Amino acid sequence: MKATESRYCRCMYFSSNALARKIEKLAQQSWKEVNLSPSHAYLLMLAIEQPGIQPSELVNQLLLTPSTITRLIEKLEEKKLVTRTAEGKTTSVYPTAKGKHLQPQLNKCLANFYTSYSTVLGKDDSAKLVQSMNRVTDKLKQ
Amino acid sequence: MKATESRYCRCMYFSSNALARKIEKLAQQSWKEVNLSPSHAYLLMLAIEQPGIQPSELVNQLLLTPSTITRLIEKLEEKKLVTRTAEGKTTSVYPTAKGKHLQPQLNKCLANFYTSYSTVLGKDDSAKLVQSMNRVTDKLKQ
DNA sequence: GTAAAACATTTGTACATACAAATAAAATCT
DNA sequence: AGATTTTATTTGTATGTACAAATGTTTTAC
Repeated sequence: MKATESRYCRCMYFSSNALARKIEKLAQQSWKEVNLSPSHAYLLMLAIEQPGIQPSELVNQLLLTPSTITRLIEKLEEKKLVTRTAEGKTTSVYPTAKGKHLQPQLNKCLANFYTSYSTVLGKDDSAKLVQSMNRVTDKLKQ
Repeated sequence: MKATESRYCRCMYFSSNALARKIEKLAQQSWKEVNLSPSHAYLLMLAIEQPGIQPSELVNQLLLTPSTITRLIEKLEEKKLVTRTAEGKTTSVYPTAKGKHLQPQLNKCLANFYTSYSTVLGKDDSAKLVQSMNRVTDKLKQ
């Protein structure tokens, strides 16, 4: 069945989740090449762009909770793509050489992902939807 | 940080997930009164509206996978809100008396949820966003 | 009418994320 | 300077969802 035909198609819970699940799947396919989930890939890209970035800043950038960020870093550490150094109460996340090497592939995956949805949805329309969603996210409390 | 300021704010993976997480949270609060997650509540409402509804139809209506639907039903069964009867390869889901009793409260939760986001976002704007998201969901393959 | 294919559902397992509590360090107050 | 509060991060545990394989049933094909 299509989302527009569901009994609950007028509910934002239904529509935002259904969309997110589909996009998640599409994104997972796009980043399969580097064998990372989209979140892990994004975190790694941030660590490459800003070596030494702190978990709190990753929380800010990715809008995920601190515990989730810790878990993401852990996994990237297991894969030897980043290292973590703690000094006092702050932690710094650095990409390893292996992690840095992945940069071109990561960019390619990102580009593929953009293409995969914007060819279906139209560049303009998808950009607008993204903006609307962000605005709404910002308007909602907490 | 705001979604509109994130490094990845132009990416639909980021924006659809960030929105879905916020809406999920809001919805969880709205359905707290009946001690159910939004998905469980929606499934129960469908079972009340269409007693004997089959898992495959729930899959259609909620756009979730069969395994997820099974898990949702299991939990509602544990809580004695629905019962399941299997005949041949089809299964039918019925609300129990206890489940049916919840109907007014479920409707109230749903109304509260609508109010909670449409007062912040505006009735029109939120309706439009919901429609856009559904259309996009439908356009994406699979 | 039996073998193969299609279908509906469930089960084992895994992933993404979060909450609440725990830990540990830094900042603030008095 | 010691006590208290705040901040940063991690850990234990839980929830929502999915994939792939398993199970059992119906349909189709020959």
